[in-house]
Amino acid sequence: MNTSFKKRVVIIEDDVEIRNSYELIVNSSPKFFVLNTYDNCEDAIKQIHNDKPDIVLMDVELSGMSGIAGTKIIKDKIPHAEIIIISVYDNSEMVFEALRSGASGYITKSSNYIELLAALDEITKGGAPMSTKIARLVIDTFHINPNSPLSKRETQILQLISEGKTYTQISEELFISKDTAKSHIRNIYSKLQVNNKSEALAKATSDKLI
Amino acid sequence: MNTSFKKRVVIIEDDVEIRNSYELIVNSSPKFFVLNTYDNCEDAIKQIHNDKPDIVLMDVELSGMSGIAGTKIIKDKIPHAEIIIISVYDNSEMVFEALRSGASGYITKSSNYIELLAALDEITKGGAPMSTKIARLVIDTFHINPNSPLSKRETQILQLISEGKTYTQISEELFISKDTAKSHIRNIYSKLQVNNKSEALAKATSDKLI
DNA sequence: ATTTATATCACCCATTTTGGATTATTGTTT
DNA sequence: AAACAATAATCCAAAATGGGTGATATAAAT
Repeated sequence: MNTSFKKRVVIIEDDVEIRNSYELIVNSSPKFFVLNTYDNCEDAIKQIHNDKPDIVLMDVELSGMSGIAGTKIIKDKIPHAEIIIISVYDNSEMVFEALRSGASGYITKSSNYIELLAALDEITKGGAPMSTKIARLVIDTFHINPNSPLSKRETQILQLISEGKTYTQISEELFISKDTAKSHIRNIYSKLQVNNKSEALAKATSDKLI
Repeated sequence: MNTSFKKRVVIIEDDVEIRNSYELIVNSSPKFFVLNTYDNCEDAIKQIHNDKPDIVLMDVELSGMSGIAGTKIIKDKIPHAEIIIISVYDNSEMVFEALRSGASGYITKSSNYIELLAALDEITKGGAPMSTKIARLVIDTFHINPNSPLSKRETQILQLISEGKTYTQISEELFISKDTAKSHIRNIYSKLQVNNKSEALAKATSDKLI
C-alpha cells in the first residue's frame, strides 16, 4: 500500500490490549498509519528521529518516564510533532500539566474509536482535540471571577500592578497622589489577605480577579 | 408541541438573514427551541428574566453594546445560562476577551448548520464548543516556552517570586544566602530586561516562562 | 585550553514598599 | 437620614528591594 501521503502516527501506551486496539483503529483510517508502538517513553524517544511521527498518541501513566515528561522531550526533539494525550485522568492538575508540557490535545480513555479518529482529524486540521469535560476545564480557566471582592478602582490598580508599575507610575497614570495609590493598594492587600505585590498577583491569578 | 423538555435558546445577532437562519437551524432540532431573537444586547437583557434562556447564541459585532459587554451582563444576571459566541473574528484578543467575559463556547460564522447544532449539543453535555482554530489558540496559551533564556535555577526562583515569596523566604527555601537569591533575581531582571518583581512576572506570563 | 554560563556569596547605598494610624469626601444603599 | 463602601489624602517608622561592584568555583561549550 502507498502510505506516503498518510500521517505518521506513533503510539505510546503500556497496556498491550489498549495499544493494539488503538493501532487497529488508527490503521483503519485511510488518512493515518501507525509506524510503531511502544510501551514506554524511553524506547519511543530513542527511535523518535527514525520514526519522525506527525502525531504521537501518548498515555500519561507509564512505568518509567511519565507521559508528561516524555511529551516535553519529544516536543523538544521534534517540535513539529503533534502530541495527543490519552488518559483515564481528567482532573485539572493532570490536564494543565500535560498541556503546559506541549500536548495539543487531550482525550479520555473512555473515548470510542469515532472520537479517537475525530481527534486525529482535528489535530491534522490544525485544531486541538479535547474531550467534553477537558474543553470545559480549559475554558473555565479564562473566566473572570464575577464575585471579586475588589472595587473597580482597586481592580484597575491591581491590573497596573500586574503590568509591573510602581506606586509612582500608578499615581501618574491615574492622576492621583502617590499616597492615594498606596492607600488603594493597602486596601487590596487587606481584602486579599496578602502583604506584597507579588502575593497579590498570585492571589489575583488563582482567584481570577484580573 | 410540548417544548418543556427542550433547551431554551435566545439568539442575539444584528443581521436579520443570519438571525433567521440560526433560528431555523436551532428549531430544526428536537432538543432545542428558540424563545426569542434580538438584534441588540440592550433589548435582550431587558427580557432576560422573562426568557430565562439555557443557551444564548451571541454575535460580537453589534450596534450599541458589544456582545462581550452583553455576555458579562447576562452571566451576571443569569449565571446558569451558557453563552456561545458566534463571530467572524477569530483573532486571539477577541477570543480571549470573550472567554474572560464568561462565554463557554466560541465558533466562527463560517460554521455550517451541523457545526452549530454540534455546538449546542456539546454545551448541553457540559462541554465548551470551539471551532478548530479557536481551540488551538486556547490550547497554545498553555504551552510553556521551550526557548526560555533563564537557567533552571533562575526559573525555579521566578516560580517562587510568582508565589509571592520575598528574598528572605526564597533564600530559606533554597538554602542559599539572601545575597545569592538577590543575585539570581538580578540576573533574571537583566535577562528579561525588567527592573522589579512585578515586571518580571508580567514578562514571565507574556513569554510563558513559568 | 580558554572562554562562557551558572551558581554561589558579600558589602554599600539609595529608593521603594510596607505597616500602622487617621481624616475627609463622595456616592450608594437601606 | 443613616450606614456603608469606595475614593482620596497625609504622617512616621521599619522592612524589603534594587543598583553598583566584586569575588570564587564549577560545569559546559568552543
